[in-house]
Amino acid sequence: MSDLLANLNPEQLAAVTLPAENALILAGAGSGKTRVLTTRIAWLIGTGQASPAGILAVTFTNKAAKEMLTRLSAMLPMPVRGMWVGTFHGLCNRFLRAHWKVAALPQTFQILDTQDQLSAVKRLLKGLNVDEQRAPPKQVQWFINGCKEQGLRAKDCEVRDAQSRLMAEIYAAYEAQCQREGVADFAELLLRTYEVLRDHAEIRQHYRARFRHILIDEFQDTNRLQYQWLKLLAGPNEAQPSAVLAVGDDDQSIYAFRGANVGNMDDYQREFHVHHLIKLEHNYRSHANILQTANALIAHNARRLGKNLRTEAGAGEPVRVIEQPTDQQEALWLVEEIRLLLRDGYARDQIALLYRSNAQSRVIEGALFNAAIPYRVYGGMRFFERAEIKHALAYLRLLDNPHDDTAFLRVVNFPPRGIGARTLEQLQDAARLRQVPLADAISALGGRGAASLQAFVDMLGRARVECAAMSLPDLVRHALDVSGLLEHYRAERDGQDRVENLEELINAATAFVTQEGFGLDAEALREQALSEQALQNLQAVDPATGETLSPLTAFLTHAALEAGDNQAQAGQDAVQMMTVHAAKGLEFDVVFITGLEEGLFPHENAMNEADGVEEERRLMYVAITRARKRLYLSHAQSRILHGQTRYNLRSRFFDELPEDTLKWLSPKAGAGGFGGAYRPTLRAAWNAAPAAPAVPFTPAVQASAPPHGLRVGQSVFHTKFGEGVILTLEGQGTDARAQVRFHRHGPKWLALNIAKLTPVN
DNA sequence: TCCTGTATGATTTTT
DNA sequence: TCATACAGGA
Repeated sequence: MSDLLANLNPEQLAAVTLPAENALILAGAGSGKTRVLTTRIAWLIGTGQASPAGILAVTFTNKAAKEMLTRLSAMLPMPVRGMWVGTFHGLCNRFLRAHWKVAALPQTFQILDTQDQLSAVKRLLKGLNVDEQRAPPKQVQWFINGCKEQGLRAKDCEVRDAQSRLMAEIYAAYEAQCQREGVADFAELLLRTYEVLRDHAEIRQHYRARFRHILIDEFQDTNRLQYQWLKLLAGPNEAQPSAVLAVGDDDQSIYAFRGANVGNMDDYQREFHVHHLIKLEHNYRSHANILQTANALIAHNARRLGKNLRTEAGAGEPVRVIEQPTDQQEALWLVEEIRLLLRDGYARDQIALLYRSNAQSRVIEGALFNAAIPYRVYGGMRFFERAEIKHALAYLRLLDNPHDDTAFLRVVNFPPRGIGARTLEQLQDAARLRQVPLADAISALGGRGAASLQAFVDMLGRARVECAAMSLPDLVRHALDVSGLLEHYRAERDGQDRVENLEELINAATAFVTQEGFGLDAEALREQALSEQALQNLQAVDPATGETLSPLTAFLTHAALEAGDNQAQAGQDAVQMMTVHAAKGLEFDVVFITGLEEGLFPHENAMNEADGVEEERRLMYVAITRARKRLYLSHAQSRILHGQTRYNLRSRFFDELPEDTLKWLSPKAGAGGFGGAYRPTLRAAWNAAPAAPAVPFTPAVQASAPPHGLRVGQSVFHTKFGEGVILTLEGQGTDARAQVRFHRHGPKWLALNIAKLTPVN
């Protein structure tokens, strides 16, 4: 036990050994948060204060959950596999598989991922005869998920006008459709679990009595529903509440756009009567200059819980800042700088190129490619999201559940078997009329179409029988054969990759069976299932009957819940490229933050949102704190975006950084963000200044001047709108436009060949 | 059924 | 600019 606690700093030690009461740990970037979380669990178990079964630990990503389990298994003498450590969705899935009856779901319910959900919505809208103009599918999906994340069912939706009434009606129809088909989307997993806990006191009591300790990671990212769920489970106002340990960092809250509610941290402190607030401010990652830069930036945010990172590492190198004329030249400069770093002995995978939006990666990729520097871009297609894999999974889903209409429609004519759109429309009409699954509506149809459809369903039926006794990998292979999928891709000219991916799917099935312990014989499974222990060991065992989930259902669940790696090229020794969001939680020796321009970072869309700029600033804070030894910040005067050249002002964030930690590799230009007044003299001075060759590769600092003689940041006068400041200039010749923020009328776009703008001094 | 042209829209993303 | 989605013709 003393081993466990050795090498913890005083704050970490305090957090680990807190009494069994609600606590909030404000864990700064690089402060050893995961270590605290896992050590706390090990300490609770090691001191006999809790049993492994009595602990619930929740994370957001599978990666974090796995990491926690790995560390725990190194710390604890007992197996950790069965512990309730997982993602919100994973744990809710486990819960629903065990309580499927009260949850009113089939035990083999399938999980719809985002794509599946969208196609389900599209199908629904067609069926309801709702014009896609009036209710764009994406918007409907967004609305439904938004409601669910607030804990709202269709009947709870506020109806204000025709549009909101329509949305609520669609939502209601969607609920019915999912229920009929036996499928649940991601948000449904949480909402359904929440409702079961809310409406069934005996179940709630059971889990409350069981989970005396609840630990939550990344608390700042929780949404309303997740918070409500926690409240039900922990019962802060009950006689014997569970002890909750929430770990989070309000400064790293960057997911408000998908429903995360930082306010949960305040609510939590109040509603859970939190006495213990511990700040982990000791950073073990970055040099002092980098931390100071981060601290200074984030200090510009209001309404923080308050926290300042410190380190015992030395000041280290200054933060390097550079301005380049164009995005192209920014990329070339990156390449040169990376060459030098590599020559100095930095490992390729210790160099990260961060950007605000994915579109920015193209130029950089091009430059790296030309320079023959290996790179890896994060955030592409994930394994289980590939079209061929989704097709294969659809066949597997139909074997498991013939009523899964989403899967049915996906593959009924893929590979092509002569079932046209016309036939499918008739089938859907017939099914809708009778309120039955598509497969059951075929008999109502006549003609050639019906025969082809029947052949398809018969094929599935035969396969279902043949597969009954097969092992999971055999079953997958068999499905790929009978469906004709494999053959189809083999015949295709460019199908080689897809064939390989399908082979990989069989491998994944093999690995799944081995890892998950589904290879155990049925009798052993059944015996285990009867004990409470089994409920933990197997993801899905009915506690009443001991009935276990089939390996196929478990595999499909696994595929939906863990979509696999989203790293395109798995080449290890490569420069790492990713969005700032994707970089959260990672760290690198060298970090480049690129494209630091007004409109890009902070992003223009964020400026119109409430607290948008603050979230952008937190994003920048996250980016800065990824760096261990060396940090570069770069921006370009002009950039091609959506095919048009835009002249962007340097990001306002530069003006919020301390001068003494920065080193300008190019002469610092005057004028900063929009907050302060524009200072034309400084800018003029910079334009005249000679380029200082701070690094071997320094392109000329002169941007190609926009032809109309106007500059971003310039004050102008318009006869109708009065005075304003130019925010953006783009386009050329007659297409040239300017975005101007007028003092009295706000920002407006103006065509420069029409609008008369007079420079003001 | 497949192919080709055009329209459209383009932060950030995990489950 | 550029990718993707969908409509319409062969």
